[in-house]
Amino acid sequence: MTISVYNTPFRKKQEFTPLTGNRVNMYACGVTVYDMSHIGHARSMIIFDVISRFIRSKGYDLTFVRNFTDVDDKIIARANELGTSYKEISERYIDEFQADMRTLKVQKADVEPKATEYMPQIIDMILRLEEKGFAYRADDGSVYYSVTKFRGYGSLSGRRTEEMLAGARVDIGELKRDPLDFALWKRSKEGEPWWESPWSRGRPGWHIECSAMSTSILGPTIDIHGGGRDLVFPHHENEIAQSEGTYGVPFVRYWVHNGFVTIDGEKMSKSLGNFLTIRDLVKDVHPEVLRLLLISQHYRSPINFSRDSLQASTQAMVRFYEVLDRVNRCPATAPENRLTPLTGTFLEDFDQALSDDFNTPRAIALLHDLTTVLNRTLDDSPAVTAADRDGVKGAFGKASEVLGILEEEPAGFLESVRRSGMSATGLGASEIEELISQRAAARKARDFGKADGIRDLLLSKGIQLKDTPEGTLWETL
RNA sequence: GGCGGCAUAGCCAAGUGGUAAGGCGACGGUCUGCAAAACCGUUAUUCACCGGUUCAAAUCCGGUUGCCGCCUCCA
Repeated sequence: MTISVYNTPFRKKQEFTPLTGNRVNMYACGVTVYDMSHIGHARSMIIFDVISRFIRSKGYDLTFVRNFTDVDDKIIARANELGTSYKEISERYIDEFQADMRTLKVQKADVEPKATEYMPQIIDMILRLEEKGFAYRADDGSVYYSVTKFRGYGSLSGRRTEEMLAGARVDIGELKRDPLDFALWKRSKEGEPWWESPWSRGRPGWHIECSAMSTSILGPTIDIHGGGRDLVFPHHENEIAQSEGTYGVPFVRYWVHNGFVTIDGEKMSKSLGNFLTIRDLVKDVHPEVLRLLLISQHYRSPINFSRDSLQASTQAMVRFYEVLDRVNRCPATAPENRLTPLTGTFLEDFDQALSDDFNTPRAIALLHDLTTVLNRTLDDSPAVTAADRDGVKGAFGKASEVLGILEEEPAGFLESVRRSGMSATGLGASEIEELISQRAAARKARDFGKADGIRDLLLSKGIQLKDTPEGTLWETL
């Protein structure tokens, strides 16, 4: 099944074919490291994580690059605020970011370049742009990109240069010729970090680093370039102008942009101050629940974060793990395979769903369908074959390989969900288990008053019992 | 103001020409000593509104209304 991808500049899905045989080059814009990452970053990282996992699972030879912007105005501002160096700030928040990604099971990219490690390449690219007449020097030693020199500027975002020029604001004190021109090289002020260059002691503008890192690692034309919707203009538009201006070949074949996480319907961002950090969230929420939540809506749509959506995702994860656990606990005494035909169908449908522009919501719906049909079969007769068990493992294993959920031992996951609610119950696991076995004994003796008394006692402490053919389970409410 | 996107049941949400996935919730049933869980069934003759194209439209085109994003740092 070939993959179709929604390509931003064309505003429609297109069949995906790599530029070179089986090789796929992908670049995703990473984060500017000046603060803790929030759930909006998590969404973007998880989406490109799933995309890269899926592309690999289809057998492509993928090289995935995700950068760090480790020098920029905000980092410098933060450093000054805290009386430290930009380097300390960026290194610290890169470490924090990496820790968050490990928690969220976001795989490391093949190359994770930092802007400051690519100064020669950045400077070289600006020199070439100068030679070709796309860049000009300002009086202060900064260098700007002349947007009107690049035909096709605005094609990604669907804007016309003339219209933008007409409506543009002009900042006082800027040394640009046109308001749309953007800095390739900025002369550093007193006390700011700088690098030696042909123009001035300064630092690169934000956009040039991605062009330089992308082309020097992956070549002048790459297959997939992605990032948040907010990067379409001007960031990605400027990257195109820079890279195509330098090399004269198409920069990116498929542009992929993800929608925002909103809170109460408003975009979450650092500047609005309405953001939830990943670190805070995973204190109470299992990382897989967070992953499921963030991929349960299509990547291009905005997703609203709420207590309700968190609750729904938790329930869904518990449902998946319970059926897995159920299959594990079933005796392997069935005379014939009943689950393997179901899991076989699932695998085909799952691939089809994700091949259609990475439709994770549909893939998750398929997991629900599979869960239902597995439960139904086991309700009918609670026995499996060894092949059934492997089939179920294979099906959920595929989901775990691609979506990065369901990677834990079912019993362990259910245990950790229980534990997250257990402090409120005032009981320990062993006490609960003891009460459950007392109840079982009472039921066996048909002393239902006592049995129900125990059940009510546990319920009053927030513990719900579930009697299954394979035994009694419990969960915290 | 310019550009772009979205509007599907009580809620969340798939679905880009062929007659409305999935989840949560609610209600009825099976199971159960009774419950819970699990399972079965019901819950949108209809996809913001108005026109148009078509044998056929939630899906395409035009218009209206509402919401959101970008245009300044932003995943």
